[in-house]
Amino acid sequence: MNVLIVEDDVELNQFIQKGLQSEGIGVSVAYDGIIGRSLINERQFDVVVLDVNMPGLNGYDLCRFVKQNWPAIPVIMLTALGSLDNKVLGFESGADDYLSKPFAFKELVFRLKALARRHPSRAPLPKRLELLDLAVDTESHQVWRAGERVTLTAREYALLEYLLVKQGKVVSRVDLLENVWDVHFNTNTNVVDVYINYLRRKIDHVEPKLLHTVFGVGYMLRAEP
Amino acid sequence: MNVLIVEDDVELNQFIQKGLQSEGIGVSVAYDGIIGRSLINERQFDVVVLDVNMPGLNGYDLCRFVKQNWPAIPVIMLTALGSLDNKVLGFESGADDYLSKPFAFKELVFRLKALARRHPSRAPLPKRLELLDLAVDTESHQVWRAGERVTLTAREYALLEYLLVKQGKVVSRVDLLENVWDVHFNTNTNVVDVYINYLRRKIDHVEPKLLHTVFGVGYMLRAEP
DNA sequence: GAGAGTTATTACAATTTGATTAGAGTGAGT
DNA sequence: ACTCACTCTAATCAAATTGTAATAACTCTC
Repeated sequence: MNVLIVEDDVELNQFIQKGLQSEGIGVSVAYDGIIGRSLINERQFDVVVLDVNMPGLNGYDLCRFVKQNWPAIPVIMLTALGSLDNKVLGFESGADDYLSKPFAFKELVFRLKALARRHPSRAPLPKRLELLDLAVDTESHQVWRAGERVTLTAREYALLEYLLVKQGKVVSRVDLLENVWDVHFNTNTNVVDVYINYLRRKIDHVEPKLLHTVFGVGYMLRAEP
Repeated sequence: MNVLIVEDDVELNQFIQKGLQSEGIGVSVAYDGIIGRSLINERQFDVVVLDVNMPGLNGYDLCRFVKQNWPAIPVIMLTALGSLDNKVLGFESGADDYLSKPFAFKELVFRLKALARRHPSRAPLPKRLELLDLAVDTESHQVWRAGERVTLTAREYALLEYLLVKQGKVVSRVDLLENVWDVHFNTNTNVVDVYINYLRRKIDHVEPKLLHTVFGVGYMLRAEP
């Protein structure tokens, strides 16, 4: 899941960001409405979280913008506690849900997941991904190969999960950079190659090999050699 | 006590929310039936308060849903004044109690407390929590490791208990901050790390280690290394 | 099979994250 | 008022992760 947080309170923004990341949720942040709007224009988010009071472009206006241009993307508004007028305004501007500060972090996570489920922009990940004797638990982020538990770093796991979702298909480096690294412009980096190498060491050191190179194109996870 | 309010009238919802909070009752709110349902799915409430007329999923249907899936959770329905048909429908859909708008706030609190008393929903902690040679008596707050009695401070104990209840699962720092410390928006603290360190000294200085760090995510109590 | 273009591997620097420690502040009990 | 245990902050140290860059190995085309 991919979430955008637009919130000018730096502390709160970081808190939400850290919390969601350790929940395994992809997070992009903006500290004002204008930057928020351009991010919404550029990328595909599953949910957008907006603070009401922001310099530049406030939450209501940004919410209206989202609803006009991407009506399918659900919006959660954050507002100061008990400002009733805000609440009404929020619903009028088309928000899908609401959270008064201060809120329990769990509350936010639940509502994010609920909204993402209600607007399934992409099929939800199955609990378990498998390929021969390679197995991945997408909730706990645990991985097994040939019966052995393997510990992966966050990046390694994200790479593996992405390849596994697209198993049997060739995935290009650019595709991986965009979707696993969130790099959206052209750099001449070889991170992908390096991490494929890391992954091979950890999960592909036994037969049969699952992670194949497709020369000149990219990589592919597949059972047959 | 933990109560869920599902009510689309923003003003009324807010009024109930504030009122219950000042009674020291934990409140979660939803402004439509669909969000309400997903909150019920994911959290444990002691009582659910439902409005009858709502967009998306109305009170009766949501009530039926609750009674089918969590028959132990009591439900109070809120309905427009004196509509007898509604009353009948409400009881048919399994509601435990009833309130016609407008109602006295005291009345709601009284009924909530009565229902919560009648249905002590939350499963009480077991008397004894264990993991290999680590044992905790949740009544006396006594702790043993490898046969030796260990004395913990209040905070250390709370942390250990929480981790033990969630044994085998990774628990994030934000989760611990919220549920063990009751701290909600503080990014710049490392109390959790410090107390994990205290705990390790006291209960994890022998093999096998039980308290594991999951890099970038949090901590976990688990028997296997 | 030579050469150009790709990919694999490795070492290392930068960054991020976690562990550890000392000590300031607080409050209960004496 | 004094002590003591407890809680938390802040600083420092240690470890893990993430990229970059350089070089080696490989693949394809001619």
